[in-house]
Amino acid sequence: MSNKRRRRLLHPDARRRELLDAAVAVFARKGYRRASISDIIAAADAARGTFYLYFKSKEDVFLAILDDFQARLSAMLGEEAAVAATRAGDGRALLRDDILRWLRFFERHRDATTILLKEATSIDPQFEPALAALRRIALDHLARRFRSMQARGLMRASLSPELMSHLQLGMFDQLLSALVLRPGWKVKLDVLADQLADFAWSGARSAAGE
Amino acid sequence: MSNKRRRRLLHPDARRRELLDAAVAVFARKGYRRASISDIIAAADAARGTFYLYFKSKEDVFLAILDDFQARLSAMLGEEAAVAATRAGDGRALLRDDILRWLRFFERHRDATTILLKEATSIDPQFEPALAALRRIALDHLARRFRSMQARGLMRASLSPELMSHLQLGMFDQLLSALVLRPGWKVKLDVLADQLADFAWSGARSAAGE
Amino acid sequence: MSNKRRRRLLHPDARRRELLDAAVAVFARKGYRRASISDIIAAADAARGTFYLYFKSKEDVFLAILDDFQARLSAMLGEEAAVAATRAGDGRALLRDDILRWLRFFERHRDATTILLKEATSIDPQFEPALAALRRIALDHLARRFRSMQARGLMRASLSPELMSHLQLGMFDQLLSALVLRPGWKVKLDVLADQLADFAWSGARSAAGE
Amino acid sequence: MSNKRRRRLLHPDARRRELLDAAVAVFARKGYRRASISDIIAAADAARGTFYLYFKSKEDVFLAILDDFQARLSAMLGEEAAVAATRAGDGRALLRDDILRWLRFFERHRDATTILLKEATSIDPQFEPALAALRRIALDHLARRFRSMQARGLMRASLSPELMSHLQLGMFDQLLSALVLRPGWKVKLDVLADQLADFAWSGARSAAGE
DNA sequence: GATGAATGAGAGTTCATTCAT
DNA sequence: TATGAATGAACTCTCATTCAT
Repeated sequence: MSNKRRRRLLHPDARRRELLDAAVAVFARKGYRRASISDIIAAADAARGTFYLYFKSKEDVFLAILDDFQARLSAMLGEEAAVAATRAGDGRALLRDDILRWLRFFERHRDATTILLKEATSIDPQFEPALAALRRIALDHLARRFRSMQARGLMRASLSPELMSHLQLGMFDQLLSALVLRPGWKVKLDVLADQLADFAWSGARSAAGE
Repeated sequence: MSNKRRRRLLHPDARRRELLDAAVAVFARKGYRRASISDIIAAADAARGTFYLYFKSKEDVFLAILDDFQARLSAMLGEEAAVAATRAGDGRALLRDDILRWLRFFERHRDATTILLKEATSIDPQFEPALAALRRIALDHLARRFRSMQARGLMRASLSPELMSHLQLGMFDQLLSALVLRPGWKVKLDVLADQLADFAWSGARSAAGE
Repeated sequence: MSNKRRRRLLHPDARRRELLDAAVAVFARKGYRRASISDIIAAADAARGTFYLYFKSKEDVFLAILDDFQARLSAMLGEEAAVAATRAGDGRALLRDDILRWLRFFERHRDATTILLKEATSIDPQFEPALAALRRIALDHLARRFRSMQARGLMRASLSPELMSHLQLGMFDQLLSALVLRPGWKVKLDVLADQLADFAWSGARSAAGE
Repeated sequence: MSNKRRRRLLHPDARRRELLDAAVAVFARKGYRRASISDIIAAADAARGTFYLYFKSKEDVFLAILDDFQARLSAMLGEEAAVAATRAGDGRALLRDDILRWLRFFERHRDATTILLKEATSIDPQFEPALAALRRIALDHLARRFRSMQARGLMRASLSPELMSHLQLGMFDQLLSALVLRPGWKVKLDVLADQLADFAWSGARSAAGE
């Protein structure tokens, strides 16, 4: 008769992680506004009050997700920079490898990426700063990389690195939401990376670089 | 004490337009779920009941907006096809003109475009069909154009038209949401079109086409 | 394209009749509260404002229906009294004839009767007086008849005429709502009248049971 | 200024009962459609949200009330059958006892009975099944009892048990709504039962009238 | 720390009634 | 007289948040 939840004592960090993961899954499926606290606590098998022990509000848990993601993204980008330093050689191959690494990263964090794409255009102004910061990180990275390739004479100087970073980010977004993150969709990421690298390389390289 | 609204008698078509325009503005600013009927009727200076005289529900206005937009978009694409038929000549210049025409179209329908970008990732499953249809129109158009350029030997055959259409749409989305639609932003659309055409042309043209 | 109603000029009495009849049909089908003015004017093919030209309010049209019905009922009862005066003879046969006349009357005014049965228990206190008056007419008539049969030695003096009138009315109500007014139901009214008269006259015990 | 309700913490079962009882009282007084959730929560001294913690919708409480009543009614009928089995003897006295038991039952559940009588003619089609089921229980019981008395030679075989059950139910309804349930009305239930039993058993004709 | 019953502001929707034409 | 667009109070229902246990 009693299907009451038993009191579940957990290490605070573990409990927080459970709630955060549940929130990621729920927001990915329903979007921020359609998702309810009830959805999250049901997914986390926690009591209502417990949620508010770990997060100040619905907004707060969303921001925590963004933080989490930003940390992982930064880590990945740091790694990439380290790799890049060790390798010289064919610009196009380097580009392809980078693209593939990114695609794999986003595929690995499918739900968080879905949330980002869903809410990227900032449905709530309160999230604008956090989302802008994330976008900034990606754009800065892309622009920096483009500039460094320009410096090495690989890319045309006539192209604006800022604009190019936007174009690249746009292509990524679209690829992700249309192909990679579609539930039940299995794309060959390396084929995607090939074609995207082919297009982006030919599109931007300088004549001298040929 | 009495700040009752004066009865504003309007022709049904005019009143419907007012409400639809108000809804577009409100949805663009707040997104579908955060926007309330109260917001819309306040913006349209209409009574609550009046809204429901013209639209069955909140969902209904939203779909009406999509319909409206789809009609305009189709009209624009039809026009473009007509223009393309009359003009031959430099592929890159043609591309640039098309891009510019699209950018101008979206800038002219700034709010509706904002809504589309905001809700494109379909926060509500009920809108999926209508949004998918719109996306389809754009993707089909882009793919068709790419294929016709491939047929004329202008674009590399190794590139998938479907994928290319996604990439182009992605670049557009990003440009629009990051630059064109930012409130208070004044970009030179022709500069944007130049760079985008430059990148897209070099990126995809066949060697033979040089 | 225009499915606008043409201005229909009618004699006021005819227009009022149209609206009243429409209201009877609508109230019978939906009940007073579920029925809307929209339903009524749609059924009467009249404009919204026209309704309020002839009736002060929704309540008003309902009371008008009761008035109408009361007039017809009184007429029928007067007739019955006249008939009764001319005929002497077998009490049971008289009873049967009366019952049959009543059943036919209610069947003829099927919709109005349905309304009465539906709303009889007075969902809105504002209708209590009018409904009570109608009930009174029926109960008084039944009690008066019972008393006159008692006076003629036909009925037991130990039975309260008031109570008997209630019992008879109750049997009528039930028969009407369960059998006679069921849509698509075709009962032989004379069979019903036979059994009801048999029961009411002779009682239910078998001769053997005496 | 702050007339905010104090938080009243209750055991769920107790709270549900409070709400259900309040709903019964409100529906009895106003009828299903006129009654509002505001009425119910005011009567139960609960917050709006609390109501929806225990019932899915307005329709849901109503059905819960019917369920509740049906359970009690079935219990009472079961009891009656048990009693009947133990007692033999005078048919008329048995009938009288049964009638009195029913009258007392309905008087004890005055509000629920009122609701049933008010909504019996099914103002909302959604309730038709539940109401029909209740009516069925009563009619079946009455018909079964009549048949068993016919089998014992107590009742005339020429009378249709189905019809008789309707007549008996009709008399009950009328008695209940006109006499027993009238607020502030105190009737002697045993006198009522006497007369009804007398009528139903022996019929209305006087011995002299034979 | 954990629980879940309780809260009420605010959402979308309906509809009797009014009134300018 | 007839019309139908306009109105807003009142309705049912949702859900982020609180707090007594």
